[in-house]
Amino acid sequence: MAEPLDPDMFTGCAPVTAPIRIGDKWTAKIIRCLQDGPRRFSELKVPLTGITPKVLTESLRAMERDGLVTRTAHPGIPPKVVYELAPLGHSLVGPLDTMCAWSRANLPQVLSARESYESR
Amino acid sequence: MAEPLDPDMFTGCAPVTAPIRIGDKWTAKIIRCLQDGPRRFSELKVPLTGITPKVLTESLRAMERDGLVTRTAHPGIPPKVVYELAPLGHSLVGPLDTMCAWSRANLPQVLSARESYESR
DNA sequence: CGGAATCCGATAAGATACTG
DNA sequence: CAGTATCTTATCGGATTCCG
Repeated sequence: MAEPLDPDMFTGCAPVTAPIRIGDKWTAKIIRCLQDGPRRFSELKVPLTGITPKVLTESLRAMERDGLVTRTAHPGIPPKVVYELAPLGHSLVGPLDTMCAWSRANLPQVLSARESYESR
Repeated sequence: MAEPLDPDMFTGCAPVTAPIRIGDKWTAKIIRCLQDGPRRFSELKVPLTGITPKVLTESLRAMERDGLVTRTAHPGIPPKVVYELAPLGHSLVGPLDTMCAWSRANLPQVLSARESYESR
């Protein structure tokens, strides 16, 4: 049988959601939007259906803060702001692909499991 | 330059947080706790420092609902309930390792990026 | 165009106490 | 032991409006 669980098995480990903000609703998608090159604020809003400018701004700020993206503003009228993956953000693309592949492969099973759980 | 983003690039894709509940605070950790074999409720509480029974119960129920874990109750006094990874949950261990490895490798960079962002 | 400011509702999560 | 019940708080995400 298995050893008892180490009480400290997570003490040094990163709480994936809070400190690094990958588990939230938008961060992963934003990274995927940026993986082929820099994008403007308005470009990002298109596939992120339903996101409000406020939430998009908040997400981008947090990612900038964590060194995942860079923000470059070209002054002028109209303003033009470009977001780009920093190297750190780019290194997340691989892991994200892994998760996404799992999701695509197993979502049907999750949904059917949920259904049979519900009917009971 | 990159193509314009496909407005439907996420329409079929699973919102990783909501439907499958991996991005939340505890699910990933619980899976790691169970990857070496079945565990009892009390065992799980040990490394999950700070979790309340309520939250642990909720998390486990959601995971059971989605077919990630199985719950087996052995009646008697004292009661004994064992949680175990279902095959679906076990298939998540690999992807989770990928994410965790990234976290361990890059957390320092994230933290320093945050510091230099703060001092400004 | 690319946000900022403000307000609001839903949900998650924590504290605490109690039970079969 | 393995939860439940109840309450309170914190956070998230959305709507709306306004600005340079």
